[in-house]
Amino acid sequence: MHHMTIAPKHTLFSQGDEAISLYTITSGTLRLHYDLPDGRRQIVGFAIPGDFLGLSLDPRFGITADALTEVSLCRFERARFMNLIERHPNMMRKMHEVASHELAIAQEHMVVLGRRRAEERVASFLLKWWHRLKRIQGASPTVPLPMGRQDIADHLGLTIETVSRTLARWMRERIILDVPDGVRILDAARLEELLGN
Amino acid sequence: MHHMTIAPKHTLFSQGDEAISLYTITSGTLRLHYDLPDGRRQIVGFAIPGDFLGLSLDPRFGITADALTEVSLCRFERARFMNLIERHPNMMRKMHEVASHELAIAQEHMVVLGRRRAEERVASFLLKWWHRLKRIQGASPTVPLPMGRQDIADHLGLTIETVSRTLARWMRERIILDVPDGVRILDAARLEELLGN
DNA sequence: CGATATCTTGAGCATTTTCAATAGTAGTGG
DNA sequence: CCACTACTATTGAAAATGCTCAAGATATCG
Repeated sequence: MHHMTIAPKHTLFSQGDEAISLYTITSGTLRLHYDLPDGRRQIVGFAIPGDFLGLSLDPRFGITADALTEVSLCRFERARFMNLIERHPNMMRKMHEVASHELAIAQEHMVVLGRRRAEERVASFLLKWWHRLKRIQGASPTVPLPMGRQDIADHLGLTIETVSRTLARWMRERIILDVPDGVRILDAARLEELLGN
Repeated sequence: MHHMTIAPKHTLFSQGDEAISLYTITSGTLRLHYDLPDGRRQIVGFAIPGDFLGLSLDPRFGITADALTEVSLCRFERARFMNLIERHPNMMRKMHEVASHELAIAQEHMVVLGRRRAEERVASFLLKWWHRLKRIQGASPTVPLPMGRQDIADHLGLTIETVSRTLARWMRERIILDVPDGVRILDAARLEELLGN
């Protein structure tokens, strides 16, 4: 095991790389994305402290991970880690739990991408990100957004313009407030309403 | 363990149901979907012989599974199966392998939903389904499509009309041929071209 | 402080959806 | 066996959501 740090905009691993390591994040945010040959990009998720990367048993990474902020993480050599697992059977159980939870998250995101309109997608993202941060940073109406507008767009299958316009409208309607490096949620109920629940 | 059969259009389990069982499919096709309260539906995948359902350790199913054709499967009681696993440690490893492979599939589908245009989505679906069947039915240019047009649309985040029009155009262009309960692929290269590879 | 990135905003446009009408297909009962 | 019903698929035309293009504003960083 080995502590390490990567700087913003630096890549931890790329799709196709040999998956010789495995990571857990201790601070910072990463973007996980799949890139098409023509430059189109789909961000499949963002990784935050407590998340694991490289849990799959695939010999190669299917996605690229790069840092949005300064990121601290622990690196484990894959082979060594697998050895450790042999001697701790319910460790594998835990890994499977994490992986199948991620699958559930992925399936929910498919609904967002396949069946939600633009405004719903942005609302879904903001609320989910907010709740996710709540569990590690505690409750607060202020939501840091370390990712840029283009990143949000690439996560939601939209363009940067659509994301920008949607957030701008919500600011005019006092649903959210612009704060440095994020937004403050003024009317969460209104956002949930948009999702039809 | 218990063999069973379900008839077309019948539901194996619904989202929110207690996940007391676990299944492996021996014949037939199922659709796995997530339903929004307003009726919109996202099909997250189709299950075919050899696939497992309910591998997640979640106490409830996140999705609904219903039969497109007559389906035969083996049901395992969850608790009993978990017991079995305790005594066969590399069984859990296998489960994790399957789950993390499904996660990779899900992430690839996110790219389709988020960043592909309509024609690319249909091409991606046809080719992937074709290759998947090839592994269990052997190579053949004829692709059975047990799912309806609406199912394909709900899988690809499109409308039934867009799917229908796309397939109709490909038939006119002799890229595919209409056959009962499926299509025959006449020009696979052309479909792959559409995906830009 | 100038240069480069990112973001915002507007206007026109295109892809895909919506709406509507028709055609095909399967199952049911006279 | 055929009419009747219900469901699914096809096709066209109009509409709309979100995209593209372009310009300006704001922020970031040596």
